[in-house]
Amino acid sequence: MGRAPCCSKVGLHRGPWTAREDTLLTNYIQTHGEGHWRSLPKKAGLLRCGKSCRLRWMNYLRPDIKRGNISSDEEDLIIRLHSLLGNRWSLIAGRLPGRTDNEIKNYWNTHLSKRFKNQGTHHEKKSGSTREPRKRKTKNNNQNRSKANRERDHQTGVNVTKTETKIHLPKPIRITSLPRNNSLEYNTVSGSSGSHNGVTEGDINGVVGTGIVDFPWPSDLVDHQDGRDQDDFIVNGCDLGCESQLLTRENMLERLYEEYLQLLKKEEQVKEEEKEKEEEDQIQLDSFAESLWV
DNA sequence: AAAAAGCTCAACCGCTTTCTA
DNA sequence: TTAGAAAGCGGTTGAGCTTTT
Repeated sequence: MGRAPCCSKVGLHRGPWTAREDTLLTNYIQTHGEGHWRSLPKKAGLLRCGKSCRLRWMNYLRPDIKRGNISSDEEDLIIRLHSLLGNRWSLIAGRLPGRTDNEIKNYWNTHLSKRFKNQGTHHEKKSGSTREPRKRKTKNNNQNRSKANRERDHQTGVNVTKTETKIHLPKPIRITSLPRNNSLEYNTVSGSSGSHNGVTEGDINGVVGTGIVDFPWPSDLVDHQDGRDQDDFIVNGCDLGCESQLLTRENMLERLYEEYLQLLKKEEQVKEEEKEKEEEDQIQLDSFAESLWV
């Protein structure tokens, strides 16, 4: 399969985005919506590849992005989700309203991976950024990117408030195939595709999905023949009766909190069961040893 | 005060998955 | 059925900023 030529195309801008580019992209998306990334730059008058535009929008320009410090609750959720999902950043991000996969990935790599590495727990990453700290490079670029971004934020009105909390509808997770060109219909943020590493979307929603509390995903809802759900429904998004659209901020918060509590409860249950089994095994072992002794 | 080391995060790269003709 | 295109994802890079020496 041929690889799509992307930013390697001659004549396309790369590197930090300018305020003008941000404005062009934001304006275009506000008018025409997300999607069609390939053709978007041309239509929007940008000398960028579609991939770059998509990334910029998803990770920085989206109005619903919550920037700033990760709260302890969020951190806790990230840790738990990571222990369940591994480095499935987009799925983890899907459970953290307003957070991007890139942000969570960065946060994990800079804060949490080290912590768990030191603790030697199973949270340690399977691969990837366990690399050695890089040698500092000499500064040969006069651009002050962070400053530029901050200035741009001010100009373009991007939400950079550290403490402001926004309530978002959970991101839809596509269980089955849907036409890509319908992406605008589904309020897709970073989206997600298929299942990887043996973890299905159903598993995930079984853990923390909106309104679905059983874990794992009830087997009678899953068509195991092709690994897809019976009715090709959208979890968290439109289907489920589009009820999410009717949710108030308070309901959303309540739901998220409930899901989180249920996740904790489930984990505790599992731990307890394991403990009980261990004790049982120990008793059997003891009695066996005793019988040998006699 | 200056240099070095460490941290952060936006952006890019390359691969996989999904869709379509 | 298949090849190419499009989209999405996770890993990695690197420049600016902050902290330490």
